[in-house]
Amino acid sequence: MEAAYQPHSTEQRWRQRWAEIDLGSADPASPKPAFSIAQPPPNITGSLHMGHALNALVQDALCRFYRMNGYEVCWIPGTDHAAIATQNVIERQLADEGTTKEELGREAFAARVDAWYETYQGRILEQLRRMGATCDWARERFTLDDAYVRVIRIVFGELYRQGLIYRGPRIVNWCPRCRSAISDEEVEYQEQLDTFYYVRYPLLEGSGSLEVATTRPETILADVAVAVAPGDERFREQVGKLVKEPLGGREIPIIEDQAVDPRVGTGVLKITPGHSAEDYEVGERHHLPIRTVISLDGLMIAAGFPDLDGKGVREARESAAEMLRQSGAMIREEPLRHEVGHCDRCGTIIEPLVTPQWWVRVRELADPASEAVASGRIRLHPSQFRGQYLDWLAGLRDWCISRQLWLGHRIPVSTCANGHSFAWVEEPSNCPECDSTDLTADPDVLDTWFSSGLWPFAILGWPESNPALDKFYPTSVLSTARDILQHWVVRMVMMGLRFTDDIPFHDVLFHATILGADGARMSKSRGNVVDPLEMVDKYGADALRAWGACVALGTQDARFDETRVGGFAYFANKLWNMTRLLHHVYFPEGDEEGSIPELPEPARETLQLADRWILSRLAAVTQVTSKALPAFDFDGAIDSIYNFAWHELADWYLELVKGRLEAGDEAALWVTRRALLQTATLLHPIMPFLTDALGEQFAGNPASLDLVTWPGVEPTWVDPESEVAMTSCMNLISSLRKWLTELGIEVTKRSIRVPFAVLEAGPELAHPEALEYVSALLPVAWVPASSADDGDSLPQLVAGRTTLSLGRSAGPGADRWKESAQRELAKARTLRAKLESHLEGPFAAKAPAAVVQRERDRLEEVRQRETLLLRLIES
RNA sequence: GGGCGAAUAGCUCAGUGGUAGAGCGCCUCGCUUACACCGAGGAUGUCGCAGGUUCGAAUCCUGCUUCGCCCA
Repeated sequence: MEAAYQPHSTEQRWRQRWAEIDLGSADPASPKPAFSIAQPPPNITGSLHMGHALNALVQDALCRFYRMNGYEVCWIPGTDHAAIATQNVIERQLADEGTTKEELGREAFAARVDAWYETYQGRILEQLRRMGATCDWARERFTLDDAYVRVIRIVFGELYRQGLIYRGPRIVNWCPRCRSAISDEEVEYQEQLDTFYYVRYPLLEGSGSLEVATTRPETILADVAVAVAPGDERFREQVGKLVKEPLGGREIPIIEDQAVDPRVGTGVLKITPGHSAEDYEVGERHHLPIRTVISLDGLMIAAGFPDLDGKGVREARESAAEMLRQSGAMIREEPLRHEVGHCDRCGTIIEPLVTPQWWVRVRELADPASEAVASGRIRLHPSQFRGQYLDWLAGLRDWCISRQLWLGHRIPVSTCANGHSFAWVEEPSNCPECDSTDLTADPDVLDTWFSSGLWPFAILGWPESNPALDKFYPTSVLSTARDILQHWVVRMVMMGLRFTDDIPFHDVLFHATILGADGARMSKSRGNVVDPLEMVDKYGADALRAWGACVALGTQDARFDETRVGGFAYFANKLWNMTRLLHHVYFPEGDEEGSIPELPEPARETLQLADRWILSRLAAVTQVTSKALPAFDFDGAIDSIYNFAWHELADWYLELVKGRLEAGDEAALWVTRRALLQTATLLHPIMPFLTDALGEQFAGNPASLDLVTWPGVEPTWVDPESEVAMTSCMNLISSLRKWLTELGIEVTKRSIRVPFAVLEAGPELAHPEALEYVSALLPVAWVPASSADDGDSLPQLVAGRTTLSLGRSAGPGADRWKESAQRELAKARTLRAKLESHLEGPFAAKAPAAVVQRERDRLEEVRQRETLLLRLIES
């Protein structure tokens, strides 16, 4: 074995090995129970970022754990074509080249896209392999695959025929730059500073007027009403009358509507259904007409108003404001900080516009989706996301699924010359109703989330009944980032319930968002992005995975902390060297090849205290890990393994047992082997590369620890008595070591031996092997008490209820011991006083008896220690 | 404006009623043939603030402050 763990070569070798034995391959015919995950398909254009890395770790650790627990595991990878994102990337490229997609033309653009996909196809999946992902690679899917496209068209057609998809003009979020509609979820609200204009709308009759506050005076020409809150006393007289909008002078009604908050602005709202989603709803309630003054290019359409017509919205706003000032309609203007919707792909300000689009009537889909989570059939983790999920579904509006992009899945609908519209799976050449060959295909493409929503069953061969679908659907777990709860998770539930009559997954995990070291979300513009592959290069994939396991679940945000990743790289090396210690017993320096042999299990009575203790601890860690991983408590699992391996197995057991190993003690050899191998096994789901490299050192293992059976808790190992005895012995050793250090004796020097006598043996030395352990770990030689007794001034140590004395021959110069004893005495007194007052108060009567007894025991112990210390100091 | 979360050692985080913890960093000592990617020891905390419940609160409740995220 190498002197240090080598992550790079090890990872490369094991990636290859796992591929050779096809570790991730799933057999639908297997009699084992199924565990399956549909991997959230990353955008094909992307490269691996921290979120992907974290998500890969979560999924892979679960897959490995369940494989080891006898499940047939199927983890299906794939990628998403990400229409709007890809189109934007390529448009930016074209812009850099000084051209546009319009200049290029549709065909050349499509070629460009194909070339792009060609380049990036599989790149991110390759990067996931570097994280150690054991997907069933043969099942990889891409959302533009023919089979996938077929599923989309089938689903679309069914919804269309069932009347759940319709086409019609409604208000949408329009991105004037993308020249496409986008869904509500793709609008990103950003705060900005604008002006709040207070404008006078004169009443038609009489001389009065209403004061309207608005941020958008340029849309006044599209006003069709002004509204006040129902029952607002201030305007009771005016409701039902008419006002003149102050730019064009059209007469519009004053209405009452619940959308108006009487406390905001002047309590009067202008209603512009053509350019505001909220106003559109008001308009529907009151059957108001729709007027449009902004085109799809984001330019004003205002015939007869040369100051406005053809101008951009921003510019028109200033012109409109100026016109209002000139006419005296402007009452005042004040700065206003508010949130404005932007396109989350290109950042352009969204224009709400009325255009004909395709819509999904969501109510019928949403209700079952709510029920699935409300009833607990689908469990969300952390559970507080349930509320968010249910609230969102309750307020869901019809879903706009058409996009005016050049890229994506076409809306599979054609219309013939006779006006017959029909949905298709294979594009037809004539109308099924009238046989007309004069067909026009719908020019729009589908929202990417429409196709992603089908992912869990589309990748399993739906709608054809097949073994994989039967075996692996519904999937077991969906692990994803929480910001696509609405975009994606909800849509999958809706579609899954509708088309497979079953939930798409049982448990949904929302992993943490990794923030930069500065505490803000990672973004290129902030420059706080960390590339996970760089971390893999620097510390190894296992170290990154182990850190990820600490933060992935159970917390909402986590800052990236490179030093903790580094800490786990050290841990990997530590484990490597722990195994190397045992390896050296069989294959000393210069004889590196060979594996640690299997040994017969020794009889229980041949085990020493330390053996029984470490096995008991191992049983405890096994239990904790076995519960923590399926409960998605990765942090609990890694924490428990780390502490056991380093601070119990390495720091104490291996140190104690070194001599016995060298001497060929079979019990020690067996226990050490078992402890090391089982630790590696428990850790395998989280640190697979390292642990497989460790497992390889032991004879009798399969090609990967992934193939071994998850260890159970051996009931005979559970031994609380040994744990108590050993803990108390370790406490004694720690006290003595600290004391020796304070006396200036080098505790790590093996060449010296300091004589010690036991004056009073407490429970710390109750076990016959305890004295041996002290002298195994410290430079101590035991001498009879008589050799220490006569020297009153010899340094003494009280540890727990044991008193030790330095032997006479230890020589002088060790008078610092009294200082140390004084400190211990002070501590003991404080603790004693605290416990006494505690026990004298109402605590003794009201607290549970066991807790009170424990406190009494502690008091007894500290009193004894105090007495011993006093005697010592006064002597 | 609504919702969710966070605030614990210098930093990053565990701990969710019973004596404040880990990793990294810092200080002292030690290159002892598993590991200096190590070992031994040490310093460092009014557990955000203010109330409340309780024999007992970092932990439960209420309010507040600051920060982050989601939604409108």
